[in-house]
Amino acid sequence: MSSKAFSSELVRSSTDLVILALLGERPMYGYEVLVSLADRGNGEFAFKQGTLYPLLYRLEREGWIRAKWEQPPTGKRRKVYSLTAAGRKAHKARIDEWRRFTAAVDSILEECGDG
Amino acid sequence: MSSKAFSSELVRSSTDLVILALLGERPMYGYEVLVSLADRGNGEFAFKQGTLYPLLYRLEREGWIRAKWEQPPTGKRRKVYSLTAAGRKAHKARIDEWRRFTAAVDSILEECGDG
DNA sequence: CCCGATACCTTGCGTGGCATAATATGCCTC
DNA sequence: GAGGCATATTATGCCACGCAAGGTATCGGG
Repeated sequence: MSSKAFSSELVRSSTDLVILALLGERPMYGYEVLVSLADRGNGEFAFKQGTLYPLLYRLEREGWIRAKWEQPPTGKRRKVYSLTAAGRKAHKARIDEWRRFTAAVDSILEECGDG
Repeated sequence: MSSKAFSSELVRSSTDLVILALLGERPMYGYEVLVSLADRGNGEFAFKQGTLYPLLYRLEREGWIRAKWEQPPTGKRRKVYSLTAAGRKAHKARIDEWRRFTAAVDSILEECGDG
């Protein structure tokens, strides 16, 4: 039913943005991010675990998100990530860049008659 | 004057698309592509030579573009690239994917309150 | 008590942007 | 005709990152 998965080049271009957007909405743990993404947009964005976890480490290393272990009353313990102040700044910057970029590509497409 | 260059992740996500669009408009030689891109969209798209040429070889290897040596009445000889039939098909497919992808990202941004 | 869902982590490969640089030729100026 | 600048193509190698694949461990339900 759902269409083919996006090429990894496309995915790669917005992983940061998507994760920052999700965590900007509310803190989440890794697995929650996976499920949450699989639920949105026909699951076209479902990250693989091998994509998500290294990505979270990188964002943490950059100081944009912070992890906190959490032991729910029932179930396994989880590593909950939330945006730092720097992360919120980066988030805004990434959104700006995304808008400028898509606008630029679209404008080229139009100039080439592909609008 | 012009804003900061796009991150290489963003650039990479649409190099094929942009080149196919340009050559879909009209055949061009390598250097012409460089200059042409530098002119559009505030030069936000200006490829480096080290990006463009390997890219052209790859597109040619995939059978999407075809090169033809051309000797202008004055000046150096040039390698002029044009779209093949397969290239035109790939072009359309890339545009479709691009639209689906940006729509998906935008929809996630909106759901997260970044609309 | 086993099995599937939950939850986290690691390794290794392939791709591709880009820095860098080598090379070659035509044009302009003096 | 020599030097310098713009034009134009080609080659090499680094590094980041998606993702396939595999590993560990715990919980709840049948």
